[in-house]
Amino acid sequence: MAEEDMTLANQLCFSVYHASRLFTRFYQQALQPFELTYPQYLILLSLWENDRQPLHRLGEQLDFGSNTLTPLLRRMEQRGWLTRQLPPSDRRQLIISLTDKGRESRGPILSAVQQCVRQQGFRREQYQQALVINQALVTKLEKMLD
Amino acid sequence: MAEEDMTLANQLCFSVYHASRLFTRFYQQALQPFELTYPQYLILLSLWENDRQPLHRLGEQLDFGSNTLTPLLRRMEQRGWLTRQLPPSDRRQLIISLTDKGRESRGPILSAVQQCVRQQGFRREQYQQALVINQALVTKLEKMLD
DNA sequence: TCCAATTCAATTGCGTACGATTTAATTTAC
DNA sequence: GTAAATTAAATCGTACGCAATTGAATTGGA
Repeated sequence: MAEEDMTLANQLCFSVYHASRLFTRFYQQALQPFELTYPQYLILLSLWENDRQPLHRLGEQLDFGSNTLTPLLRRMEQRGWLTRQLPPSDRRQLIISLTDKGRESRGPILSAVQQCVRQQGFRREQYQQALVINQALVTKLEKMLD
Repeated sequence: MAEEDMTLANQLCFSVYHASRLFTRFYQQALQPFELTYPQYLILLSLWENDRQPLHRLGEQLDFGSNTLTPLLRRMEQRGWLTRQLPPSDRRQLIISLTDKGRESRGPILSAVQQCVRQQGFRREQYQQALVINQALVTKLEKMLD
């Protein structure tokens, strides 16, 4: 890219960064009634797929380190979404499990999010295309950083 | 989307969020020699296009509020990238101007960033396609949020 | 002219992100 | 069997993001 083209508007990094922040705000609207933040919602998504994960596996899923997860999970435990337990078998690992509240909220939370997305008329096609492109971007960037 | 498909991997929001964080880390590598963070680099990109902008216009460009910009710009002033001045004509506006260091660093910083991107073999086509898709996503999300 | 509405930047408080380091538990190599 | 290496979570410090509020400066209408 020529130096003249290095404008804010031409930067892929900025459009992705901007889209990400707008997405977070949009989801925050849907999640507000549940007193959940967006990263907290991502934790729940992962736990709804696989309950009882050790902290480091949650970290692999979401690409978070313990420095981000430890306080995040502590807040979620305080609000009753999950529990944190050291299993006697390996007391280095912290097992994260959903509480009843965490499990039972799946339906209502997913409904709220889906309704919010659908209401705004997201085309399936645009969604899928953007998903594929950005997944490829993630793969590429992961390779670039290792 | 059916409820079974509400997996982390299927979420556009997560792939965009993940890509954004990976981009930030990648750029951070290129910017480290200049002691610049990624958001600080975005400020410079905007000022290189238009010097002497009031704070709120920078905010429009980057979609930041004064709560984010005030401390961000203060740090950049402390490190000698820019100056903050209240013009006598309207003492509500804070005019942000590049210092000599800020202006003169444009070449070296852009070179470092471009080399970093090019070195990793980013294809022009993939870049452009992802740019267009994500710009459309930004437009859509902005409409959804207003 | 004068005061109510508006426009701005700054402040406050909270929750991420993340590099770097520390501390504790377990595994391994000898 | 034990010291070294490894694995894992927690801690520390810094820098965003952003909702909500505050406070100062300006504008505009009666």
